[in-house]
Amino acid sequence: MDTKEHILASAQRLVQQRGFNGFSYADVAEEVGIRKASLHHHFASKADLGVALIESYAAQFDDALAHIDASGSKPLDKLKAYVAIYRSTLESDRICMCGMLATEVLTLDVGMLPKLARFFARNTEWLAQVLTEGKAGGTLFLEGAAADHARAAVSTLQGASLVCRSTGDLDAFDRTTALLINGFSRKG
Amino acid sequence: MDTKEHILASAQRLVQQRGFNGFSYADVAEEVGIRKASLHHHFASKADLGVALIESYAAQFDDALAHIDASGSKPLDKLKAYVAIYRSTLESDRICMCGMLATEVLTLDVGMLPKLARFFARNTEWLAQVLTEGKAGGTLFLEGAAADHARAAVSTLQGASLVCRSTGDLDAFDRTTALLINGFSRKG
DNA sequence: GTCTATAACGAGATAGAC
DNA sequence: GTCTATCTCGTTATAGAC
Repeated sequence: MDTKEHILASAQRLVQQRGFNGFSYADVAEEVGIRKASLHHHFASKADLGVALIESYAAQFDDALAHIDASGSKPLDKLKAYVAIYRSTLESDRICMCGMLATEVLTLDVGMLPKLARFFARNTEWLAQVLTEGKAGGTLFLEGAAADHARAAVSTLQGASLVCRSTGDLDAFDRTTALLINGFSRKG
Repeated sequence: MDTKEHILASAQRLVQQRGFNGFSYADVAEEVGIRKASLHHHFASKADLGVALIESYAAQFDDALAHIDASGSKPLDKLKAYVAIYRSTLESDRICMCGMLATEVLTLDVGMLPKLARFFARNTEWLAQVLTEGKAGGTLFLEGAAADHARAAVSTLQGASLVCRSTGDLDAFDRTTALLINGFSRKG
């Protein structure tokens, strides 16, 4: 991992744990083991770093989704795998970086906003496809538009992460996601 | 409204829009029309202000829930009224203050944390009671524990607020909450 | 590409007069 | 209860040597 990747990884973790307004170049510099000034060589401004972070994070998410697709799993198992992404994030004391940024949207550089919106659109589209596939195959059950159910599922996962964080109750997250999965597993 | 209440109202709005790490005493002072130093007379530290903000916000929420209870509405209408609280918050370009704080939890003074967790517990308990009432009366339908459904509903509302914020799509929020309400309205 | 040094500004907080 | 003045520290960012 070269320095630029090291910076991105460190900053990403800090955003996921503390928010974009909750970390500084000093935090990153200490973790990476270089001086603050050197960070500016890689990312001239914090806004530039922010844009790069979203791009990098979205690419990681796309990879994860592509990996789920490549597994050839049944739609229900794809859904479970998607939920597992959020759960493992919570386990490492983080939340979705874009969920965090979404709350801070009014304080962010405008250059970050289109990429942020794109992240949620991409997630919803992928999940809608899984749900549509499951409905067509008769293994998942939903009334109404798959896109709406997909958006609602993303919302539930983001919100459950947030609530779980304040209560420190990972078991509550599991019970919420169990209901989510269950809702698609039986005729309703 | 005396000065202390004015400060709380201004700070609350700033937290809901920008986060606890996204506003400063200078922002509040300008809005209230006093100097930064004067703020410290009312709230010695920002952490003290934070604690007072959660207490005040929780009290407002309790009032709103009590008002819904006093309306004598049917459980389904109580659920809709609860959803409407979140919607009107979004309309004024804010999100739930405690949802915002929940994401920033790792940066907050520890004195704020118990009150924050209590807010979510209180919301979940109230909603669980509404769902239980509706189930008993045969007007709402749910499988499994009402507490789990209540927690999931709170998560969905928090998450939908967050997602709506980044996409600026209030209609998407409405479609998500429609699914939520619909899920309790029909046998499943 | 990294460093030292420093600029320029804003943050939370305090002292003491009125 | 509010003010002016100030402190101390942390923030992003830049200049220029190595």
